[in-house]
Amino acid sequence: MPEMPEVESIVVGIRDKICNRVITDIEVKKADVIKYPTKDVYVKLLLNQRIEAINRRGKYIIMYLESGVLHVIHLRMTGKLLFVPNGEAIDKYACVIFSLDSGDKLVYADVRRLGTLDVVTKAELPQRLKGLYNLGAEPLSAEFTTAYLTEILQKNHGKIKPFLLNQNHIAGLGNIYVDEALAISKIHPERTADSLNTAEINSLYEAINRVISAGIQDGGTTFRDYRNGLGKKGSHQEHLYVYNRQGKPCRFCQTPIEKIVVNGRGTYYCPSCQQKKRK
DNA sequence: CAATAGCCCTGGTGGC
DNA sequence: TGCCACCAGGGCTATT
Repeated sequence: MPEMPEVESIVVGIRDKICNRVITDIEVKKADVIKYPTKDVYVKLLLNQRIEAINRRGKYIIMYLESGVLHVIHLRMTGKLLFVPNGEAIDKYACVIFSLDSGDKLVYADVRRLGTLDVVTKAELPQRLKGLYNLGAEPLSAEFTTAYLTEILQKNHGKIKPFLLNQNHIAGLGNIYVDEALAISKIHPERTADSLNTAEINSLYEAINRVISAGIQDGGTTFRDYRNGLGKKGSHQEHLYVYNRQGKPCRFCQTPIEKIVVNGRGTYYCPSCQQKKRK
């Protein structure tokens, strides 16, 4: 799915077009993406509401309605949130179509329907959306410091890759940007989190901020499904160091990139730059 | 607790 | 061309 840079690109792209618009109609074509409350209550809570703001936290999209309820969207693997100008074609995998008072539409589309739509009050959020409530620090934020990273790394005895994918540690990293950050900081994905020395932690910290920043600059990474809120592809796939590059030369040392499986996730790394044991 | 396997879904791809 | 196993950018839940 979209990781943090992709979700950021979506939110920034559609913000001006949907803020202060009123939702005048809601067509639910695939109700199973609505997780809470029931479909009918979900529709009732959003219908005729004005959208006051839209923000991102980690990989979550949060729409603020004038009644005070929050519409929380998570795209998971193949979800898309698309702004569709009046009269233009709607994605064939549309699940929920929101008509706006401008005549335009906001469409949630999702081939695999693993994504989720929830409407909650602020009071309900901690219980209903634990993943959102328990998110760790955002890369590039003031809260995300080397001290923060050091502290959480030292408490963790598992492998560094699943550690970085855990949203409770750092919010927004996914499979692509984790592999990229580890490649740039030259850390093997199966090293244990608490085995990193100070230089490696500093290097990893810089690499995380760098790959996320570059991803945002490039408008995200598109292999197949990802599109921003206006239907455009990202370009970061052209600048990847290891992800989806097995057999191709490492950009640092020309050694062929290898693909392995770490905790069930496809993982790309340079066997020369990213040694399991330090020399 | 922390770590890991299973599961939710569908469709594109590559091997035979 | 057809069939089929496998894989996919995520994260929740149950189990150990």
